[in-house]
Amino acid sequence: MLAEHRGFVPLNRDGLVDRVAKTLVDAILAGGIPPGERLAESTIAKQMDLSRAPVREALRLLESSGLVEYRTNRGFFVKVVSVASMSDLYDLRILLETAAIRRLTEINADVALPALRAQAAELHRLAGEGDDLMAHVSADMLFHRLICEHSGNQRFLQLFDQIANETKLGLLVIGRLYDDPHQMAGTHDPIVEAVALRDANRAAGAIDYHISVAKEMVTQHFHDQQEGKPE
Amino acid sequence: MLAEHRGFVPLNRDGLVDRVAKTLVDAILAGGIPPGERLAESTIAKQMDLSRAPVREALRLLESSGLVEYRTNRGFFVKVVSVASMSDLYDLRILLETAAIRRLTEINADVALPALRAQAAELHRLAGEGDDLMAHVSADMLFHRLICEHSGNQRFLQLFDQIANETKLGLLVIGRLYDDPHQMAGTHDPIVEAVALRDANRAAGAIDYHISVAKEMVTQHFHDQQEGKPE
DNA sequence: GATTTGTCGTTTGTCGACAATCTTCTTGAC
DNA sequence: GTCAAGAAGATTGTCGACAAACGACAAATC
Repeated sequence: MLAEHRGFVPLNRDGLVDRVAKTLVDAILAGGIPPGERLAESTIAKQMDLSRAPVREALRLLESSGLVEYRTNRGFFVKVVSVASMSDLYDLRILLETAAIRRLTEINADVALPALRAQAAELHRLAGEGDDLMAHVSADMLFHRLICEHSGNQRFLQLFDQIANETKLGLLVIGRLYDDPHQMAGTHDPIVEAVALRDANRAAGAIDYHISVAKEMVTQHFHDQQEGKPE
Repeated sequence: MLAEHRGFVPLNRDGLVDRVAKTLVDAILAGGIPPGERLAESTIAKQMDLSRAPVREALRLLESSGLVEYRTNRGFFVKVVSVASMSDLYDLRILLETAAIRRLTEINADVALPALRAQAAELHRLAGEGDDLMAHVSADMLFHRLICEHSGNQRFLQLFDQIANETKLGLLVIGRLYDDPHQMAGTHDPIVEAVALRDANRAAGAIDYHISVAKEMVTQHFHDQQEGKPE
């Protein structure tokens, strides 16, 4: 077998479309492309020095992850995030993640607990490290993803990944709102503790509270923003 | 190959992609294209008398609705449904629809109730009418969709629509299992009653039971099928 | 005889061009 | 000055062609 020739990781050859998609996602999440802005295929294609076909497919991908909106014969636009859409998103996350951590606690705590502990520790480590917001957000995302991953229901994880980018948008906002990164990191600990106690109800309550607080901050932020600049 | 599955009729020129997608969905749901089968772009394009571009986009759409799987440089394949994936799907549905009907009962019962009543009546009407399986399934789907639609959370509806086609696949199986269509229609009544009483817990319990029964039948069916013909 | 290597046909990946459609700007009437 | 109709420009929709990658089978090697 070729696998015996130690350490040859399959070359990441699945390519262009994914790369284009990633570039666009990064740009949107970084705020480089304002909400509502048109994403003209030919413009992007020209900038990236390729044809419209792969760009178009990348945009279709972004559409299914909710960052971009498509209108027939009119093209793609960066989706405008409203207070309502963020509120709905966080309600869905509460629904999903409380159910996920319930199942995790009941049927998979032994395997999941070390992973959760490690990731919680990583969050604290990052908090002490510095203030690379994107790193914090990615670590937080990974924590929540772990919960869905170990829920025993593949579709929970699939759904989480589907809303991951929009979630990230919320987290970026929250990150900016937290003065103390340690405080943010600390909010995960009660969840881990509840899982350690094999107390599903408590775990569900803890993550419900955790996400609800986040929801409050995010909706508040977008509410102010919408009020602030209605020109 | 595909030509044997179904004679595709040439299409009109408006909303081409959606039309192609719908044609393919119908073919897959009707069982005309077996799971695991390759969906070659050029073959489909030739049969529908158009170029590969719209076919490709249609397939990408189907991918996000879970009926089709894409592998880079290898193309699209009809997804094979396993017992596990169906079980996971129904667990997600239970989670989604119990939450949806809770919200509906609490904040939107007045508006939703007449719609639910009408759709339940329609189910009974169809049961008396004849045995057009597809019509029954569509009507049942619409009932469940109404619940998400009136939940007050747009994302609930969006998620429902996303898993609608796979759900339909399950319902088609169940439809064949129910001897008496009236029995199937009747299982919706307790849900409507609970909403009428404004009893959210009871409504949630009723739909939980309703979907759980369905889950049992579907997983049983796919289980037997997998055992029955393992070549 | 089994494993590797080379070749070929098929299918996907990307491209540039043209047609259909939407948007904007101009023009003209009131 | 306002509004409508239409022309001009820009953008998406679809197409056919070619390049790259894959899978299967034949040929070569040990």
